[in-house]
Amino acid sequence: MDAKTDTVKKRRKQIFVAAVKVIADKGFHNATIKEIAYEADLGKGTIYQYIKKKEDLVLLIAEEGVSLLSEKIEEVSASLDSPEQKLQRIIDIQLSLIQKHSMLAKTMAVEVEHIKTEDRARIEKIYVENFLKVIKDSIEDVLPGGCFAEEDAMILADILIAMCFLWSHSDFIQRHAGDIETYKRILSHLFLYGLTRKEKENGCG
Amino acid sequence: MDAKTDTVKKRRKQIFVAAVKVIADKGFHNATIKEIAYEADLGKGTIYQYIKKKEDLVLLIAEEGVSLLSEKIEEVSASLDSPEQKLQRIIDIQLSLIQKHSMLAKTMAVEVEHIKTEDRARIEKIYVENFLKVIKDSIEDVLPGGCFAEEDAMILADILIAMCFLWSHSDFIQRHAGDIETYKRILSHLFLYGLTRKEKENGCG
Amino acid sequence: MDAKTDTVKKRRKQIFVAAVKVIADKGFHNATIKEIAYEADLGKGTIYQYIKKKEDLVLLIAEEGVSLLSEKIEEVSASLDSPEQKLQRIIDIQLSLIQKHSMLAKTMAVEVEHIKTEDRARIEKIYVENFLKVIKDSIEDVLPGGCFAEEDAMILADILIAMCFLWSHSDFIQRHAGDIETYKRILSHLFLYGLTRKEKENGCG
Amino acid sequence: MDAKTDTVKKRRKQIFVAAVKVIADKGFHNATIKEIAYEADLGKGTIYQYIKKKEDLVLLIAEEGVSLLSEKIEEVSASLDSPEQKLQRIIDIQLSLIQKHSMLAKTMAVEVEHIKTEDRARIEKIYVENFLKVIKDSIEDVLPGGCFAEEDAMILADILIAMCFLWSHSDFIQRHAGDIETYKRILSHLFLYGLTRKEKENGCG
DNA sequence: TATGAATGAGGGTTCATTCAT
DNA sequence: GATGAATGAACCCTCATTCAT
Repeated sequence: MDAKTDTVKKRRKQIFVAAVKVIADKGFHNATIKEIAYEADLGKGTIYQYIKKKEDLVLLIAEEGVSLLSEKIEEVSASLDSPEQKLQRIIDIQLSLIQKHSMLAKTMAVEVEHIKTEDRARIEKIYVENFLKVIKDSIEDVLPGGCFAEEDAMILADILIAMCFLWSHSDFIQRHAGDIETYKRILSHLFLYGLTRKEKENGCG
Repeated sequence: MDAKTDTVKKRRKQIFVAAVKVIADKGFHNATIKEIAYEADLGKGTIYQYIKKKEDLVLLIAEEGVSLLSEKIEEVSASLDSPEQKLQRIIDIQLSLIQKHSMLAKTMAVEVEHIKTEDRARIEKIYVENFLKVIKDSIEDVLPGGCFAEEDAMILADILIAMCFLWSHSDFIQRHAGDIETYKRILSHLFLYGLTRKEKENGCG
Repeated sequence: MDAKTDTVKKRRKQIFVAAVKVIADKGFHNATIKEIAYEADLGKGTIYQYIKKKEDLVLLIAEEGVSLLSEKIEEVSASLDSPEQKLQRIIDIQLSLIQKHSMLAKTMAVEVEHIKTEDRARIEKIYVENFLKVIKDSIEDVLPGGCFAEEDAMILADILIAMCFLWSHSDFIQRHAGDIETYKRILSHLFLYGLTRKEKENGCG
Repeated sequence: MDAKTDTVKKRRKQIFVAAVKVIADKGFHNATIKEIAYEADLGKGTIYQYIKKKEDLVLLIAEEGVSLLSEKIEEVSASLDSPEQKLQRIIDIQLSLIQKHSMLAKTMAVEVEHIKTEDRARIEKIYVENFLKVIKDSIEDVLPGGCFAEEDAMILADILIAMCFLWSHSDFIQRHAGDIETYKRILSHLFLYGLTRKEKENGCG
């Protein structure tokens, strides 16, 4: 609230932005504190006033990333759209955010795996409550009458999120799809109708 | 063919197995040659008679992994099953292999991203020709009359493969699904019918 | 100029002195960074803040050595002494400097050969312009009317310098001569009068 | 004498030749046993049946080198030439041998310095008795009536030898002199008449 | 005798982290 | 609070040497 806290916030932001940039480019292990400090326009020592260990950067990034991604999702879930429209919009928004913060997304997708179990708990809590659960709920709304049981919704949410993040770190996907709009379209169709929906038939095989 | 080549093959296998184990556990960068050597029951120096640089381990792993995964896939594509059955079997086989070689799969899923551009070409070639293309073809067979164009098949194959690998390195998925059979079922349904297929309706929205 | 530069200079000097000492003792390849660091009373890592590669130590030494040796030589060449007196003084001064900085001289004499071609150019330039050329000029002044052509002066300068350095790294010479004054006398006579100058021809100066 | 000894001799020669070649090219420390073995067309292990440690190669080389250089020198000293002619021929022969066995000479000139004190004794004995002393004697014969005392002969012999070897490892000398004949001429003149001998005093021989 | 696979000591180098200024 | 010089643990990799065949 006071001036000191503002500085702290500012510095954390500086470090966060720099870390995302450098880590996205080189990967966590090849990114050096020196370079992150340089990128943040700060001294190496200053970094260590805001984190305790290099690893903490991943936490910082994950936290920030999750909150960034959660941000708009809740709006969608609160809207009055049909379940299918909601799902579509979730895919849209998520991919747009991933596109916009591509380096952050890439860093998260790749490095979050390496967070130590102790530290994961906090991140996971935020992730599940503010993000995964919202998407799960939207998926749940769309399932009735389809081939999936209600308890499949969570896994389907996991899969949906994984597919979205895939865009950020797979060169292959990007090369094969060409642009993100194509990828959006494919994800939506795949999720809503599967590969085999045909005009004249239906049913779950 | 002769005895010498046999030793070479044996050693490479030893190193491969040890590397997969250690790298799956700690990640490439935290895995040390010392530990891999210990795991392989070899001296540190011996490792370097079979690879030139630590990085080569990823190549070794990727190559072996791709060939392992390709192994049974072609059988499927050559079978006389219906397209839908083929796709289902591909998912089955892939996930079973990934389950069986879970550490290899995890290593590949995570570390292949870091292979240097120069070395990627070779791996990619094998991957695309022996694996991706086969799956793409199977997907193509299932698309006609559905919502997807033929040229979407490649991306869909990418996505399918990524979702199979997801099983090996996502704790989340494993926890949420409980067992791999559940995951198999969900993946098959999702790809074949999407979330919304209902008894009485159809069409691509 | 400012405090920072002073530290850098101080550290480089520390490292230079330690490197000369250790390398003179063990030779470049048997000298370890660890020992040089210890001798310099610095941490191993600190060394690498002032050099990029171990090899750079030779450059550091060569540069410093050449400038040290050049120091007094130009004074001589500017003096009003007779050509013969100049040459004598050059030998005097050079041998005295080599004696004084015997470890530096030994290191230079032995290790300069191993400098990579790329880096040699810079050293050679300084060496030739500030040192070799001055001695060559002095030799040139003494040649007219003698057996040598003017264009031999450069080679003779090379030889003279090499013979001075010989003192620093040849145990044999040191044992056979006993003291440096004897060596000075012999070198001077040899260069000025050769082995066969007899009383009746000209006297021995 | 018997077949076994012949093999031993042959192998030692093979190793010697290969070692000289590789070491002259890369220096002792950068030369590897592997490469020397390859160059000798032998297995790495075989090398170790003829030497105990890598360092022994320098001994082998030094021994061989000294005996090679001594070879023709004694003939000269036994001849009936005038002292001046003898000295001239010594320079001629030495430089010719150094030219012919340039790699050996270079290796000796550079690496002999690093031989451990314990091992030096044997080499030095051969060197002094078969080589240095012969040259010293020839020099002694030429001194009477000149500026040098008899006891300077040894140092002068050291210097003469050093000057000859200079040719083999100084790029500078080779570049400045152009060819070895020039260098021969300069050495002879320098040694016999010094830099200042003038026409009117005695002529240049 | 000849071999080269196996080995591990040891060296150069990097970089996270500390701490005096 | 901000800094970056100093540090040394730790890693990759080389290579002399051994030894079973």
